[in-house]
Amino acid sequence: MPDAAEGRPALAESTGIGARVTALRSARGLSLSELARRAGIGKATLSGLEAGTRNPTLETLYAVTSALGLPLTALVAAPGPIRGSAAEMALLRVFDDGPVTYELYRMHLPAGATQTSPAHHAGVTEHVTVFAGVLRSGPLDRPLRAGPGEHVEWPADVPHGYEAEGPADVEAALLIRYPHPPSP
Amino acid sequence: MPDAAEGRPALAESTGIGARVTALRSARGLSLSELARRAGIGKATLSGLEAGTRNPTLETLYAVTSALGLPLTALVAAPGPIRGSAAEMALLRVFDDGPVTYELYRMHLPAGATQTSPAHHAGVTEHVTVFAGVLRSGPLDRPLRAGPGEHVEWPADVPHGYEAEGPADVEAALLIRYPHPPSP
DNA sequence: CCGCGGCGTTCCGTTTACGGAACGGTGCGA
DNA sequence: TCGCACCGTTCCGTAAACGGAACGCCGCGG
Repeated sequence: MPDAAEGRPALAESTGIGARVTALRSARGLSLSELARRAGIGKATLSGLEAGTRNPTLETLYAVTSALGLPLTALVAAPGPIRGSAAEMALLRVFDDGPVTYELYRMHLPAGATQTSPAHHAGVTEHVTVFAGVLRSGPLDRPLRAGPGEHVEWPADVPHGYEAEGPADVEAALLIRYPHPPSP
Repeated sequence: MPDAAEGRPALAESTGIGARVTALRSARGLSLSELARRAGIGKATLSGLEAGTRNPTLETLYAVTSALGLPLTALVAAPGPIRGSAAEMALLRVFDDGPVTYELYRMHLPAGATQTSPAHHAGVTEHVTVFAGVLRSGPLDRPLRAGPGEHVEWPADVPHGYEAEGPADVEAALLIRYPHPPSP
């Protein structure tokens, strides 16, 4: 195995989690030693975490956020926009409702832009509510159209696409529904 | 308010992250082996992660979410409400804007309820915008009053409190501003 | 019938994140 | 000036998370 084990990339650094811990800690006027004490972890652990030279475990992250009085979400970066070639989608929430998983996105599509997406797994459906602009979307061979306030849906187990018709950008909410495969 | 040094031993299993990974994976029709392959991690690692018998590192979690095409936030539970003795506050977002950290909460205070909070560090201020009800809040010895649509703020480096005046519950947005101490 | 490929789990040696104890640096009161 | 308390970093032995290679199981095709 190629041992580039010199200056380790340090994932915690690239995600900004280390810097965020430092910010949240100093915002409360806590020293590193004091936070480590309250969190019940070693100073070495917290030092390495903030510096980004370690790869912390979930347990460590929980200990830190608990000591700060915050949920774990406070440490992970806000859901960044996912840039397609044309569309910009930001994941708002994930719901795990028993046998079905939903993912709710906010979609922004510049006027005239077209975005295609490969087929998902069988049974997956997409549901769009348009807030602004006119959206043409659905299976590539049989697209649907929706204006402001309207709602469309289609099976997403075939290649599909999104297109902003007309002169205005499209703002919409996209809900992807993933039914779980039969349990047996 | 986020203060108590109450460190709760939160284990990897109680967070439901394992179950969430299983849900998101099966939602996409992926086998455990397949996801492990795409994520570039061992099957043993993913198996233990989903079963909750391991304490995954940040790197592992990141590899899994990336392979699922999701941000890391998709794995951590939605910010849960923080129950004070009376108030219920849910952290909506954390902003790290250079030398200042902001925490944005949604606050719900039942009619007649009173909630106090110990002093924060010097320089910290709280800003409240009331949506419904009448809120009496601020330093305990010199409280302020705000009705629907109004906004109040006060230095939070002294003990302060919140009280829902009148017959209606209070719904409000609370922004806590933590200026970072001057760099050494 | 047997073989083959894929599944999820378990075993095991290696890697590494962990906390405690050191370290040097700094501010402050005696 | 000296202690002394605390800071954040580094060292180091131990615990455990890691990936690879087994394992047993099942469905399917020859």
